[in-house]
Amino acid sequence: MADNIKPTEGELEILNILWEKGPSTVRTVHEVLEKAKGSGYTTTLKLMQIMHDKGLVKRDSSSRVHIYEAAISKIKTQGQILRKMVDTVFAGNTMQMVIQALGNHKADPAELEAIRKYLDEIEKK
Amino acid sequence: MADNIKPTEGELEILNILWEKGPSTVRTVHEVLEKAKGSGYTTTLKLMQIMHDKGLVKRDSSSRVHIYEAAISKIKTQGQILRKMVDTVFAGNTMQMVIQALGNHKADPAELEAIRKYLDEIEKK
DNA sequence: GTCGTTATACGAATGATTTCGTAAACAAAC
DNA sequence: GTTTGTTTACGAAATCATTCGTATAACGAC
Repeated sequence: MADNIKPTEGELEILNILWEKGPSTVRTVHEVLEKAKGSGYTTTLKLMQIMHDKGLVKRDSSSRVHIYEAAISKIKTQGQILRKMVDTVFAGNTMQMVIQALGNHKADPAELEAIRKYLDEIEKK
Repeated sequence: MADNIKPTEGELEILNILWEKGPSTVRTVHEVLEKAKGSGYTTTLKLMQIMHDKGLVKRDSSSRVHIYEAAISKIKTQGQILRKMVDTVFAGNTMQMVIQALGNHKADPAELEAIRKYLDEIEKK
């Protein structure tokens, strides 16, 4: 499973929908995408078929209406993309990236507190 | 200047080199890239010309050997890519992304301390 | 000047991603 | 059974990124 997952932009949009909604039909996914960016039904279908070929999604084709499901974990995929981004954009410097993320984002006190708690946890180990 | 900058993978590699080395010739950039991935001289040249067309780099062509320089700021570009990544991969949830980044990365005490200080600063404002 | 070297310019091939038109399969309604 | 609508399958066009071959121009050494 040590795959080099690299979903494209469009594939990621679909994965996000599947992660959120769980196993879904093409139509369900398409309806979200149509609202978001007005793409056509067959476009979504084709993308999902390609994703199936690549192993990014599983599908149950026992009935006429196929049910698609994400085949890769959200956390793992996020982690992989994140790590790559840090490498290519921040020269591997995670801390610099975190600082900048915190700087851009207007965090409210609760969020800051959550991070502090998390830092404590890391430190304990 | 509120551009929708979106350097490709290859363009980003070149930008990183230019940010690090400052204004450089194609040859200089090429030599780094050749070591890193064995690409050819004209490949680098073409990419840099495209980047010039797109406005990603400036160049001084007053002498035979053109001098290229990044036209977009490192911080700004990093911030833009980061924000987009958070949006598409983490559904806009910066905090979740930060937590995950900290979790993946084995931070040493000094780094943790730096973040705490930074959190304090944010809070003061 | 001519020759060899190094530079830029141009165009085209390749491959990946995204998009969609059209066909075929199927089911439900009539 | 025929029509209508929904679904999947197939293939091809359009776009973009990457790569490189070849042409052309400029410079320095001789």
